[in-house]
Amino acid sequence: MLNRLKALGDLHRQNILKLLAAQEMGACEIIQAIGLSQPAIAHHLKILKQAGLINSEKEGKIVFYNLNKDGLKELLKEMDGFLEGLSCFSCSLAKPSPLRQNPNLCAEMGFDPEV
Amino acid sequence: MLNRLKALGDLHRQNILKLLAAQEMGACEIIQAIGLSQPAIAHHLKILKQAGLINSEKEGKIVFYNLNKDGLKELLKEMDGFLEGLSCFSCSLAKPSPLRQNPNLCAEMGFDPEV
DNA sequence: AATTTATATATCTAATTATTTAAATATGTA
DNA sequence: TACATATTTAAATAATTAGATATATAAATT
Repeated sequence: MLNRLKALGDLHRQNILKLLAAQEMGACEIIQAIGLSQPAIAHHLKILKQAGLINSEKEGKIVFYNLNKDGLKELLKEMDGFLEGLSCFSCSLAKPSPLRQNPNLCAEMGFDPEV
Repeated sequence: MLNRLKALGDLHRQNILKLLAAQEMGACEIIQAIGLSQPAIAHHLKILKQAGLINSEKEGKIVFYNLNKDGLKELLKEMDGFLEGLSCFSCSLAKPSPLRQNPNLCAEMGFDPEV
């Protein structure tokens, strides 16, 4: 999930995904639309591809890119799972910290911010 | 959404969220559990707080942290909205690129990889 | 008041990540 | 075969981000 989150966590890459949602595009079209250099786009496309968020298909000298809908759906599922997996995520209140009862607990356990 | 994604896109921060899901914790407890320096933890907590993924509450000299469940749910909603918002995300096939018909389109539009 | 404890900020260094320029590969065309 | 086009890879630089050390603030304790 980490790779997918990181792949999504960039504005250029989000914009690329939006472009590809409307239609598949050759790399040169993406370059023109985004306005970054060709190698920069290639880099972002590589990250999106490795994250499984887009697919590519070579036809002749042109490489066409399109959304990997399964990958996107899976990311959403993973996110949902992660958030649900935060036990108690849907239940009432998380337990209070033992520090509430004993405010000196950290010091007693040897926690020393000076060192 | 970008800030929240970036906040989630770090393993230490994911682990902090997992800790806080089980119970609220004072900062010193988090430091002991994660094993990074105190300022490093303070940094990550700040990022999570700014992203709206955790809350903090000061009691005496101790700052207690806990999950911001609303923020987490909202992130999931935003993600879902973004993915749905990729038009055609749920429909059959994205349009083919015009390059399919005219492979020289990029060159004609003035795209020159040399410059 | 002085000291200890818990946390935050400031500053600097190191590590990642993004971007560019330049060169390489691969495909199609004259 | 030579050349132009589309894309990738490599190498270098710039920008962001993570982390550590040192310092500052704030609250409790003595």
